[in-house]
Amino acid sequence: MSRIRDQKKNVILNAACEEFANNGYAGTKIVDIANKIHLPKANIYYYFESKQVLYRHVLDSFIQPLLMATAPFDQYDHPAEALTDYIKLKIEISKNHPNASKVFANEILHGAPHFPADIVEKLTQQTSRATEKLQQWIDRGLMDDINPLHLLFSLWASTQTYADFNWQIKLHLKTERISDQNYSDATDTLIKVILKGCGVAAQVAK
Amino acid sequence: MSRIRDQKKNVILNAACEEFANNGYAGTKIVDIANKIHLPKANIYYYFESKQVLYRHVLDSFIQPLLMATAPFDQYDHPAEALTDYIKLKIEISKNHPNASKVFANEILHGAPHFPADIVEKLTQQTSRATEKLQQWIDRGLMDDINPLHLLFSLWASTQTYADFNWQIKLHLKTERISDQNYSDATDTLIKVILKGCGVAAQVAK
DNA sequence: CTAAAACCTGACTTTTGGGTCAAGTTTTTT
DNA sequence: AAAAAACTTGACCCAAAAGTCAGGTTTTAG
Repeated sequence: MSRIRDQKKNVILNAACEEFANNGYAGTKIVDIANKIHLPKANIYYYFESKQVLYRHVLDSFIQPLLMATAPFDQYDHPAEALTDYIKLKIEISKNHPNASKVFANEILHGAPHFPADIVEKLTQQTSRATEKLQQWIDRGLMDDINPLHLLFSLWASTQTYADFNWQIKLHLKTERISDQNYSDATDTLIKVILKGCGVAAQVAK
Repeated sequence: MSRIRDQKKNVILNAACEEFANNGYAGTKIVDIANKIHLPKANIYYYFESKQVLYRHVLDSFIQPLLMATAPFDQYDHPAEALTDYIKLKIEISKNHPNASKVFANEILHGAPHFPADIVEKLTQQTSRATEKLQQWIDRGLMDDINPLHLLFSLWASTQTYADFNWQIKLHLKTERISDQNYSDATDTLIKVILKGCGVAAQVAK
């Protein structure tokens, strides 16, 4: 079967993701995507019928990892473990999928004009599940009374910033590339502040 | 003197800010800005010589409030007061300048292609001053040993998210408009978590 | 080996949107 | 009140970028 087709579509998708991440939807030219992988523009159109469709595929490719992130809230029944793993996972995603994350950020920044309704639905459900879990922990006295939704907003923002706003991060870290050490520092700092800030610091080691 | 000119330039600037915020630089059409304020496109060009120049003016209009934000780090010599005021101020900015904030976010997301060098310089200096202050407080035992830079990243992200990603915020808050109460909840939640998370909770009331 | 299917691409068309301009109208100055 | 200055705008131009396609080559199936 068309191994070639799938492989090539993937190459295009990756290049497209990077271009869309760096320039936004309107700012990206199909010709630039094509040049980046040394292909004539018409070849892109052989695999994807339009810019819109290509963009949609890029969006789709990130939904899977995005929906995986809330796993810790289902996996553990204790805030210290769940929050620790959630932060680790989200920073890991920022590290491994910076471009896809940027495309999503762009989308949300502009009011999610290209978001399919079913994805929105899935995301809201996930958020509800997470906030309910947090509220349970609060009710059971396992953590301080922190507004679960606003806590989540803060966690999302603080972790995704390492992908979305990495220009700024690199500027202030005075580095060309955010190193493993940097990501590790970010994770440790966040875990330290959030766990203590939620009143779950002293419980559980690793 | 040309009161009319200044007034009209301002109207255009406001409309431009909103359009650039919602669609990004490349995604914004001069014609849309013009339509929004019921003006023919050519009239925009009478006041601003090009799209680039108009955009630059929008950027400039936000630099002032942006640079004001770090005042609390100079004003106070205690982390509890400074952090509290800083969070309040940053949320206030997100509330009062959501569009300008989005334009900036967009800019940083895409690697700041339109940023003048002197602004970058000012921002890095401000950040240095803030991190130094935080480090002093840590050294003097006034707060826990938290990586100052990563703490700042987290504060920026957590506060700006209410402007930049307000689509998402509104979605999960299930509201058409982020209310004063919502902003207040956000502020309180953040202050609570950050102060306790930095080990400065018990000190100082108001 | 050959025919069909899949793939490739240079050259083209079409659409979009930034920018211009000449011929006005209105406002200000003297 | 008249001349100058400031303002307004419909109609146009043009470059850039999306999208098409005919006629080619390569791969695969039988």
